[in-house]
Amino acid sequence: MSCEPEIARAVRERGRRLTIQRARILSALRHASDHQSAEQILGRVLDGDPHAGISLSTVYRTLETAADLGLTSELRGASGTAVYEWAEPDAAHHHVECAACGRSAAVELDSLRLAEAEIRDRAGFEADIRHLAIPGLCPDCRSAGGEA
Amino acid sequence: MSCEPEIARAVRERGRRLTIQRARILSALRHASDHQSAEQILGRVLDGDPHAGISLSTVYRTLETAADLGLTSELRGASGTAVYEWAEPDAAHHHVECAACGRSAAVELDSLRLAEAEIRDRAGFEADIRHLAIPGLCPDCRSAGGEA
DNA sequence: GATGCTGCTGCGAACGTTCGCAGCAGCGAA
DNA sequence: TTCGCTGCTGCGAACGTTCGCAGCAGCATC
Repeated sequence: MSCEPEIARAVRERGRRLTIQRARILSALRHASDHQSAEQILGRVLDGDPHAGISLSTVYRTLETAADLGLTSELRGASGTAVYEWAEPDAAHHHVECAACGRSAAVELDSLRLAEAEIRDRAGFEADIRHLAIPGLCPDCRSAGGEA
Repeated sequence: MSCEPEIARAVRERGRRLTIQRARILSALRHASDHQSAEQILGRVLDGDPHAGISLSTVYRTLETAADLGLTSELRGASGTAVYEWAEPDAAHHHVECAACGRSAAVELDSLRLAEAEIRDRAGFEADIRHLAIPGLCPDCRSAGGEA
């Protein structure tokens, strides 16, 4: 389980080097069930091997590289702290984040395909709306707020 | 021009206090033609009065308060640096930001109304898509990238 | 006007993230 | 297997932003 051939292949295929640090960081994120912050990911790696000697900079750089390769995706919500997740290519991939309690949910939004077309027509930009953190209110906070 | 009655009214109407700092910061943003970062806004205020003695913390706090009041809006693009603009209630208010050169454009996106409904149906969240910074490629960078 | 409550401010420290640098190590070539 | 190129890493500093605190000042009341 230390090598993760899929990860190795994906990294090397595009001319990037597979270092132990990358392998560990990506493997940790891959086996996480949820979004993880950079610090949480580092924690998981060091949990597995306290002597790994991996720095937070490397976690950030690895996650950026992996996002380039399409292996992971980054989400910056209202909290300010970025969180990362393993990119399942076929999963629903927009996120609504509750402004009150911070909880988030993944949704698939077909209407954003229309938005991409609208943007191309009106501004000429080629938009990339694969991952988006949308602020809102979750059902619980909505009813709590409505009653108050 | 030092008082800006509209600003004064908007601030006081909601039980907030009108301080010289707030008046100056909001007035500076209001008369700016473009998005401004917190530092740029502070610069404008200090340009007008180098002895104003306003701190960056106050700029950030004022902009947060003003966003609550609906006077301004905050945009966090890919650059990581937040920019602020005076909120014209009837203006187009989504932003596409070029991932390559950083340029941005405002677009009105009707399809995002649909997205709000979709989110309500599928996740139960009450989304707030009034301002959104969408990553993409501007026409120039798109053709430059296409040729390369 | 003077007074009091409390919301706002400036300061400085802390947060999460990015950057620059010198040295290390992955990977292809010999 | 060894060698060399250069991409990657750890470190520490710096960035933009937020927070905690003690004191100041806006506004309502008298």
